[in-house]
Amino acid sequence: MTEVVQALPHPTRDEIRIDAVLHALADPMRLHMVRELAKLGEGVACGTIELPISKSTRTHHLRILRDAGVTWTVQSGTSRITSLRRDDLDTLFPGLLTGILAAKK
Amino acid sequence: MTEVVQALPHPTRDEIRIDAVLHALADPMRLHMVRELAKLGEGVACGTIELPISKSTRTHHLRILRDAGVTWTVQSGTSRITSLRRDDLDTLFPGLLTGILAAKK
DNA sequence: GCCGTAGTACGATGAACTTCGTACTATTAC
DNA sequence: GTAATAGTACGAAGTTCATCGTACTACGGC
Repeated sequence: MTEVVQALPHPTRDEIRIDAVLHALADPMRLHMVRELAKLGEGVACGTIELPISKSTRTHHLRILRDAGVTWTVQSGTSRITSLRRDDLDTLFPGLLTGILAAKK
Repeated sequence: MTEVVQALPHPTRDEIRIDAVLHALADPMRLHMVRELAKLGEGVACGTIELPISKSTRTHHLRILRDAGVTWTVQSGTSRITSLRRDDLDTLFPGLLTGILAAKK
């Protein structure tokens, strides 16, 4: 089967806290990941985004983004597909994501 | 004279970087300060905002907020009056501040 | 002048975080 | 089954950061 999609632990919408979200976004690498996810639109395999860091560091950052409620990740085969939780973030903190993505660079 | 208002070093609008802003907002104490500044509207003496931290730590946080371009501080007598740089932030990152202030707690 | 007030500067300390390498698991392809 | 791929888990190293106390500066009032 190729369609197996397993769930990973995520905070529910009302468990998302602004502190954690801001902390997650405050790292340059993670901010870049979020920008790329926003640009690419739909879900993306973890390794797709180019970054000057090792595999394990990437895993670390993706975990922090997921734990904070910024991203949603599902397992599909050997890959993990990650996407932005746009709806949740826009509902909880309307404008926040837009503002961040509007930044020059 | 009571009207003396001295300038302190601040980044100009186009020197404000999203990385620094997010880093500044990522600390709970600083986030609380920003929330209070937004609630109180206009400029506020540094000591006005109640916080469970020492004087020197407060100075430290205010410096980070100022250096990041989140707040504007002027000296007036023995006090420093701090205010949010709403216009600049709204121009550079439209929605960001609104989103943060909309957060539950 | 003298004292109180508001806040800074500096150095230290301990916690948190980013980063890495290595070892490991799980799935797909041959 | 074997090998390759995608990613995790864990421990270590180095850095950054929040916090504090103390010492200091500057202004205002008496």
